[in-house]
Amino acid sequence: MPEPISPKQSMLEQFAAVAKALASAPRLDLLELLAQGERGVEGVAAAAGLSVANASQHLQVLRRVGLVVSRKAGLQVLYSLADDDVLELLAALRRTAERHVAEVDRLVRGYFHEKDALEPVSRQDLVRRMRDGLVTVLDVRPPEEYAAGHLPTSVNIPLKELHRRLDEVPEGADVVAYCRGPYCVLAFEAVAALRQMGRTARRLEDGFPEWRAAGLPVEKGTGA
Amino acid sequence: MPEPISPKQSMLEQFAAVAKALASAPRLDLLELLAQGERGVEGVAAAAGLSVANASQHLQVLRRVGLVVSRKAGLQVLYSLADDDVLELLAALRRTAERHVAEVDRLVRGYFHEKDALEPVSRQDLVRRMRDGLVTVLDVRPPEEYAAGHLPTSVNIPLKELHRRLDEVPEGADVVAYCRGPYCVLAFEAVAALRQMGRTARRLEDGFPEWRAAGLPVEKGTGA
DNA sequence: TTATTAATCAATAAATTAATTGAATAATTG
DNA sequence: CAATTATTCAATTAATTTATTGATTAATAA
Repeated sequence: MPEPISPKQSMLEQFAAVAKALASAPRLDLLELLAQGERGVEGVAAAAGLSVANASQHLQVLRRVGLVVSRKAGLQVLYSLADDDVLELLAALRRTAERHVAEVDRLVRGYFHEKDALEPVSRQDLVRRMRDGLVTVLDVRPPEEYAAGHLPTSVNIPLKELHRRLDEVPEGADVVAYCRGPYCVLAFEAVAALRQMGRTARRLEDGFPEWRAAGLPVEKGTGA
Repeated sequence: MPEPISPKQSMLEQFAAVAKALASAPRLDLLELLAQGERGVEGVAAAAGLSVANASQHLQVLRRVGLVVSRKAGLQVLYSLADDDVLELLAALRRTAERHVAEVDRLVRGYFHEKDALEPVSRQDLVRRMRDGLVTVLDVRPPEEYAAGHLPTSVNIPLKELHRRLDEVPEGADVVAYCRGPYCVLAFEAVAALRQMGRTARRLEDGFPEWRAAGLPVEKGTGA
């Protein structure tokens, strides 16, 4: 990198640095995880399938450009998203990719769409149906993420346990499942699985972080 | 890059690829130039200070991820932004950098702000003042970019010629200068220069591409 | 057909980035 | 104070990215 000269070049270098931090699949994965709530290095490393040292270095890259922040809590270093701007940036990135990259379109059509032929439920729709008590809200994320924050009245059954714990979903209930974000596979799989088991289920458009960022009510804890 | 396995990983790879295309100062520069309008390789190369071969390769990187499109016109290959999504993504990137990267803040305060102590004029403000005929709109971009599209009633005096052509700016006029975008240096410099010469001048918030994308009226030609 | 022009391609060297390993540090607990 | 735990640091290797150079292709004009 040659010494930046003009202020214009310096600015562009800074913008490029932010983009560079986003330019890695594992780091995007970490960002999605942190969007669920504050979490330690070991936690995200395990969830993302990275070694701890590797995750630590990726997190530092993200911190250096201000996309995430960290604080010490005893032995742990807890990382979290810097703020909701970052969610918007990620959403813009997804939107652009979705509209312009043929491969994304192929994946959406081929895999995601096939798993969920019906339209997802919008946030406003779900708010209405929750108010009228007409819906069972299902959070299919791992318990740590549920504990860090979830939709009010939601029940946490991680995807892996869905078959085993089907009895916790009232028969005949109208299920809306959600997870980490718009392309989080968990909710797709959950809806597919529930339908196969004869239940009525749909998917929430995008996930918990977007719900929270929209200023809708959120509950914490009840995860232990 | 290891073979992507899960659909989730594949999606993340695609998003990362888009971010990677943005992760280069020269490419961001090219995008800002193309945001002014369609342009050939040689044109953008010269404007960005790159060799033609280098610019060509960068443009192909951008095209591969769908951020720009190209068409042949005789001998030339004309590139342009894929669409206004891309402007939004760039804006989100700038916004995040502005809020989270200390160095950007430093540059904005130190260089850009110092050059323009007063608030910029908002688009809506300018629309109003144009309608009332109370303002001289000054486009300080190079003539090629002006020719490809500009604000109605605007006068094109490239920054470099501003001193020489000061007589074209009516004395006592209320000047609003604009250029390529929110951090385009040209308008900052123009406002500073005009004030030094005793004129009344302010800067339009962001630039021509944002004006056009907001659906406001645009003129073409008159550049030859 | 032969030049000419605009753009791309191919090959290279330098620089950066990514993941792994093992060592080092820092905060707590026994 | 020693041991434990969570994280970071440092060094390495492999892979990718960048800009440069010169050759090549494609479209037009002489």
